[in-house]
Amino acid sequence: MAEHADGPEHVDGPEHADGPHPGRGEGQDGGGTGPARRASDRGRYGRLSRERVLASALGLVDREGLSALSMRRLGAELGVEAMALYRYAEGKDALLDGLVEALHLELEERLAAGEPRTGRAELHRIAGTFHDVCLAHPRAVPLLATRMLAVPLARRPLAVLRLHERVLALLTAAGLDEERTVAVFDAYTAWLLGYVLVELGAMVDNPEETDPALRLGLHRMPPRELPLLRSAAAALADPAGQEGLAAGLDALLDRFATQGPRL
Amino acid sequence: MAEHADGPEHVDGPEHADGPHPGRGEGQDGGGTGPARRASDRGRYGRLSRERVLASALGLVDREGLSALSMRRLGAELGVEAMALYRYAEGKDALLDGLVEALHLELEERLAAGEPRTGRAELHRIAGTFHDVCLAHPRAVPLLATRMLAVPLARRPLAVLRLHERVLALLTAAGLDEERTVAVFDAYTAWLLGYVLVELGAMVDNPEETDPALRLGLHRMPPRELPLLRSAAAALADPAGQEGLAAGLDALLDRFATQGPRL
DNA sequence: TGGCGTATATATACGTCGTATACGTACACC
DNA sequence: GGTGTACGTATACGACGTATATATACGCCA
Repeated sequence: MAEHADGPEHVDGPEHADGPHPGRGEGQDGGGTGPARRASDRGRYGRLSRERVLASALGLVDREGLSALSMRRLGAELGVEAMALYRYAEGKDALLDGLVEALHLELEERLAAGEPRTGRAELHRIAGTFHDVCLAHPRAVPLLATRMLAVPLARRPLAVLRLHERVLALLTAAGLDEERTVAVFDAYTAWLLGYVLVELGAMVDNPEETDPALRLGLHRMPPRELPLLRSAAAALADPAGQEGLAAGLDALLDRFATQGPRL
Repeated sequence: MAEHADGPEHVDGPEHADGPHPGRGEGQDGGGTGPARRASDRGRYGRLSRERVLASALGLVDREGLSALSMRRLGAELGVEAMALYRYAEGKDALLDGLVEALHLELEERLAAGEPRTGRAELHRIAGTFHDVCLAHPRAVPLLATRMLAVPLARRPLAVLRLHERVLALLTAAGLDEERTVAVFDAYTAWLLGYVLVELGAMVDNPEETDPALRLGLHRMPPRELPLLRSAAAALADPAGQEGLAAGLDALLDRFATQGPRL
């Protein structure tokens, strides 16, 4: 179910397929002269590419969650056998890293679409845009945490490293020495990631429960203990959004970057 | 490979088994009167319990990482078939939540061992202890992020909810109104989680590489682009520790909790 | 002391997963 | 027009989570 609905159906040959099923037309098909597309002109017509694979994977995760992402399933999504994907990602883990990359590429796109600023304002713009990207792909966000812990710095996707570089450039341009730069960088990254995780965590709920008091299953909480949590739960359920992010960021920057006049 | 090497081989019967294999002695075993331990006196002798299961799971994750944790493997660790674990956790996901719980129980233990403080000092003590627990179980930390995003508030393990309650109590005791309380709570949680994730992320490396310049695989980084990252990488590799955590926390508290005199 | 209900652990089986390996097939280039 | 190579398929294997049915031992009441 759910058409993939994204690629332009552009194929280098005009033939428009013999049906929706990509699969079984096996063997010499009764002497038809038509070479009857095989092997490489597959992939729901048009060759595979890393971009197509990652885009499809991200779409699948967005629609059905991380646990729905398997090599076989993704292959099917692309009209291809699972093993075909191994040309474009070394394995499942690399594919997950690819998703992290895809998220950061989207971040770069969005940043390029807006107008750049300088110093602290640009840090805020990056943070806000990052926040937007995460909200656009909430089910992929856990990857930002898990892959971050699984992959050493230099093996992170290039787009991630470019983001790091970008932030470092802003900090050093503001006149911070290296020690300060690293301290602010860490705080910036930690706050961004933590904030997004907490915010998304608050949004997890049973979607077919409309009463906000029960959206998070409050009735399951021990009634006598946890009184504060119980009364605050509603407020915890819909979080602060961009303002909270910006406010905390300012607080941290004020604290950690006490040198550069522009920060 | 890799003996389990942990349980005391204490058995309540003196018979020393017919071999290392727990399994196959089927049916009426030829009229031996010895009841020849079966079923429930298994579990590397002594019954199973949720505590034992979780402790063993956490140990396994600590030693071999999250991907080594499977029902079968954990069962083997406990001298038991995989399905036996389903009495103590509804399934794999519940088991992972159990690990989150175990982490928080350890946190509670450590907190109980120290002397409690009040207000901001207690928030710092909790944060620092949380940090310690995470460093003690680095490979389990990703669970804090992923399960947080997977489980609605009220379904989180009780120990997690108790921690929430504890923090909320500190905030309201300091005189914050509910809105402020929730804002500070979110900021506190986000900072704690983000900081730990970033700090642990910096520690992931190839352990059999001693040259610190290469520990993170810096040689793989594009040489011309990313110059700042390259030069800062070493500093990014060993992070700030407790001081950075405390400093950021103070910054956030100063910003978000501008009411109570005790915060 | 004996018998039984219930908690406990096993045994078996199914479908899916990641992926190693071997094989086809079509395109680019001479 | 033939051929090397990049691309995708086919098949297979072992491990995984877990549903279901079964065997075993302990607590309790007589």
